[in-house]
Amino acid sequence: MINEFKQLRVRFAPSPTGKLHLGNARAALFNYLFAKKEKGKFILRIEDTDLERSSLEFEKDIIGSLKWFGIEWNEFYRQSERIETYAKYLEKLINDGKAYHCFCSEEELEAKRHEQMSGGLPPVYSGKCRNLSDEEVKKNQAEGKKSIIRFKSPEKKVKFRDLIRGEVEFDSSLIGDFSLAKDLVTPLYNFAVVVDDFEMKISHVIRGEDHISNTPKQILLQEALNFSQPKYAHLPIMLGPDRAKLSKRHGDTSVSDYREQGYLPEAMVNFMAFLGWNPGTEREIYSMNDLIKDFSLERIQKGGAIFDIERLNYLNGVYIRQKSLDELTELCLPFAPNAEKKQLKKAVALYQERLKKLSEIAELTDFFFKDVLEYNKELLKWKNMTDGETKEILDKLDKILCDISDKKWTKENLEKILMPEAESLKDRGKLLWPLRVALTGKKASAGPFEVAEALGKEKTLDRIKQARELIK
RNA sequence: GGCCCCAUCGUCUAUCCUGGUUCAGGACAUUUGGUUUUCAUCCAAAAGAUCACCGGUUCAAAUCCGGUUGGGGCCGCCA
Repeated sequence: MINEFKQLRVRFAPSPTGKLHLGNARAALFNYLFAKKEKGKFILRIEDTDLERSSLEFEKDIIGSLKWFGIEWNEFYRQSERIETYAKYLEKLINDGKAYHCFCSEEELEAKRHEQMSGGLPPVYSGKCRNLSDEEVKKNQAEGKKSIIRFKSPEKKVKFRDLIRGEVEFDSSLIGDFSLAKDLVTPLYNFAVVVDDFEMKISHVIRGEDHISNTPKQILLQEALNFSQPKYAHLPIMLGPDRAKLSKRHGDTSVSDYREQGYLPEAMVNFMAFLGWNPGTEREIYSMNDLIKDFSLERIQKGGAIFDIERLNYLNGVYIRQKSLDELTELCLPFAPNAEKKQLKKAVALYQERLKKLSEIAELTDFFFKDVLEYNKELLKWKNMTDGETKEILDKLDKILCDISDKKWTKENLEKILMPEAESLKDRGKLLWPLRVALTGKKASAGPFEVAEALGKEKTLDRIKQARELIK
């Protein structure tokens, strides 16, 4: 009965109660890598049994984010569309005497839990309704008393071998009679998961470590239902800088947040994969296909890993630099809505190697799309230059550049003409710095020759004129 | 509080399974220098971990065992 699976099948089972979280995204990635590596199937299952909290909007976000990463699924399910299946097994469990109706109120239960915890006892359901007779159940139901369905948990040690952690053991008496469903048509998490994993013939359950204490419950249910047992692999958790589970108070946690900031999916995939996994070599730049080739569950780390944005930024820069100019321009378009494509392409060309996030393109290259630049005139001065010297340089620049024809207005030519002038000043910054600032209005930017070329003669001369007027 | 999991540079990690090759290797971040002005890129270098602690096994331990401490996760009619 155990692990008789013909085919390797894994699943990613998010619940659409929020946008796709980074931690979940990584679980999806690991499942996907494993499935691809082992030529198995990857199943996407939307766990939307909690109708109150689930929404189609979040489902769309999750699906969109997965697609953005390039994660594709072979089969798709929604738990809300499988209610009859759960009802079938639920009835079986009740008829077999393995599950029962519990009429305890939520308030009563919560009070009991608190009492147990403060008394140093494990918070376990008392079993009050466990042995209600059929008559009592019928009577309660006739009176309209609300109930839920609980599992009659057998007392035993539950052991399983986790593919990442090895043997793990729980004592079921500490788990107690956990809940299975609110009613016949409203299954709850642990129950729905077990039914689906079985029906969908899931061979490996790969999920976050936060589910490790759900595993014994699910195994108990599998045993009660005579289901085969999948293999388990519990991934280390993704941590915030304070080493607590990554959550909203740490800042952005959803994939779409990062997408909107201009992170590339290639960088995110590479980054997430290396949070808790590594190939055992010194290579660190990995595409999805490379990851698929080298992935193995054995090399997954046991300890949680802190989400380090600096490293993500670095990787994002790496992938931005790898893009072709056309591709990168296309990617930048949404981040510079006012720019026309041809102009933007010129700007992107100049700033590709300086970009860490696509969103930075707007601020970095804003001078391209403005007619008048705003900056402090002091910025025009290199080291301890005076107003007079600066003015002189600007005049000189104006004069030289005026004589260069449009046809010869290229980066190479400008450099050929201006460099000797700069050299003759002994300190090239005296000429190059004011020129660059006049053109960009910034203390940091691309070089003056390439900027001048991209701006064109007319605009360049206009900016030098503007700079000159600033000084008087 | 109970149960479970984890523990190598600030961060991600290699070495650990199959003890000696390691006064522990790489990457990010940091600092410094170089690359025809700035920033970035690129290159080079520096600094950074008595392998959490204590004990045991052994000729020999980051590597095996036990304990301690620390951190984390879970304890819902959420998933």
